[in-house]
Amino acid sequence: MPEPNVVSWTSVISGFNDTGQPQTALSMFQQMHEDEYVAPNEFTFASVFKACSALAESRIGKSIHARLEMSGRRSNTVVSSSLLDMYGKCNDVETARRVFDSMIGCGRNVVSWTSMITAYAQNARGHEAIELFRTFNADTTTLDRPNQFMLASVISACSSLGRLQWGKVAHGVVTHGGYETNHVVATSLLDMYAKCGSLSCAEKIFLTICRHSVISYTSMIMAKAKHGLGEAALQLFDEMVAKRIRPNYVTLLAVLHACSHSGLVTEGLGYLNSMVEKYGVVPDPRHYTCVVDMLGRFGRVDEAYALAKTIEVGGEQGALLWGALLSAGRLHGRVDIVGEASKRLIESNQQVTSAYVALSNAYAVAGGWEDSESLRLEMRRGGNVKERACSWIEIKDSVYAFHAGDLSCDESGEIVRFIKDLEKRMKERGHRGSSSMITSSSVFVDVDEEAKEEIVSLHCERLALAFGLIHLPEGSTIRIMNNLRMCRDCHEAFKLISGIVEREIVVRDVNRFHCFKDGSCTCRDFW
DNA sequence: ATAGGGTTAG
Repeated sequence: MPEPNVVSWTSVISGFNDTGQPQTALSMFQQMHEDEYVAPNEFTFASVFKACSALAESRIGKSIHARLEMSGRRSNTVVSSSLLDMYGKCNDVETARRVFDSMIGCGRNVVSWTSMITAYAQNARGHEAIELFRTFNADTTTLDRPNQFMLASVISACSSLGRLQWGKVAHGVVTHGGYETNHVVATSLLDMYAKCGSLSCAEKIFLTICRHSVISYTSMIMAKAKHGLGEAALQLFDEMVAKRIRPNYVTLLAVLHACSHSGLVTEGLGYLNSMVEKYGVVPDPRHYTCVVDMLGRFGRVDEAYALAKTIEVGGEQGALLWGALLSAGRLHGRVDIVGEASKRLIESNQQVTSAYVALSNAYAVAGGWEDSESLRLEMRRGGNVKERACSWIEIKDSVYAFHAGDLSCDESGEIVRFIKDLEKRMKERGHRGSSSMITSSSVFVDVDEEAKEEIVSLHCERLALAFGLIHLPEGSTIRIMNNLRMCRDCHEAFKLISGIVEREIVVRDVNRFHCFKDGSCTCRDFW
């Protein structure tokens, strides 16, 4: 073209986006910029931000953002959504939120809301994702309803939070909206059930999928692997290969993960060594990390170390590699390995704090108290404070939170007794891990009654409000809900709410819950 | 004529 115009340029940029060449898309934008007679329009900016998202390039993205501000085209909803998505994909959640907040005047739609929810969900901020979903549902200025994109993201947030009840309610919204046949939604549900501990529901979802993809199989293989069913996971992998669905690198990670967590060491090494020729997947540092973890768990720590040394990788992936070796060293009481892994971890400049803590603990276990103490001092001088670890689990209506290293709440000693009993049984069955669950850094303790109550009521409130999805006329109160007939699980979910009924929460919208007034529940059969 | 959002590992 002698004189390409803005449409020609944008078409080319978007073409490179669509064919997985975001780098080239950006360089086309650069070339376009050199032509002083053609200025980018909304379409161009949206495409370019998409390219930056794919590359997670916030440095370039920021400079283009500046250009956008000068162009005066920021008020376009599509452009702003792509901008906010770009910041989210670059892990700059705060800036993404600023863009989102600034959009209040120019019209946010379901895409902008989804982008922000996804930004939270993909950056380990699940509670904020759910919270925003709640706000969206309560928002009276938009007629948009959650669609398959938003629900997939919300379900993924539920998975990362391990909240089965929230996930089930989200499933209800999916059913109600008729999105269950969407493959992405189905996969996110499968993953959610698996991560929230319900392998049977995960499998049910898997069986409803009519056209399987590499992702649905990979998710199910991972689900079985996580639940300790290594053989079944491998069987599913064979089934997938027989169906001529080509495994990708994530599938092989799932397979290695399955081997690692079921003690199938020989099989795991076999997969690692044959994956190129058999499946055409070249092992990358993540696969090696998985195998290092596998060898380490099984006590073949020296082999794990030897393998780790052959992998040249730094940054975040390097930290994961040496972190896996560090766990192995710690599990089998190998101070030498812990020392070596910690050194490399600290060199990797990532997760430095946990490496210091592990090293210090290893010295302490080996009796090197002075080394341990001097390391701790070094940490404090460097301003390294380890974040307190916390786990939680949902049992029936209650959320139980457990904090590392805090025994103060276990007054009756019940939990300690239980763990000791578990350890005894594990030893009887030939468990060879040398470190005790009590004396290692993970001591699991319940929170005290008062705090528990607080947590539970907090979650009730979130559950009720986050999914303000009740089939009632506008202006009703939740109190009226008791007149509804609900299936057991919907009722379970809402039983939690009864504690706060007294506050008479006003139902802001209608038609948003999967339990219908006539008592039929679309999920009843499923659960 | 050209534009934005979702799922799978650790």
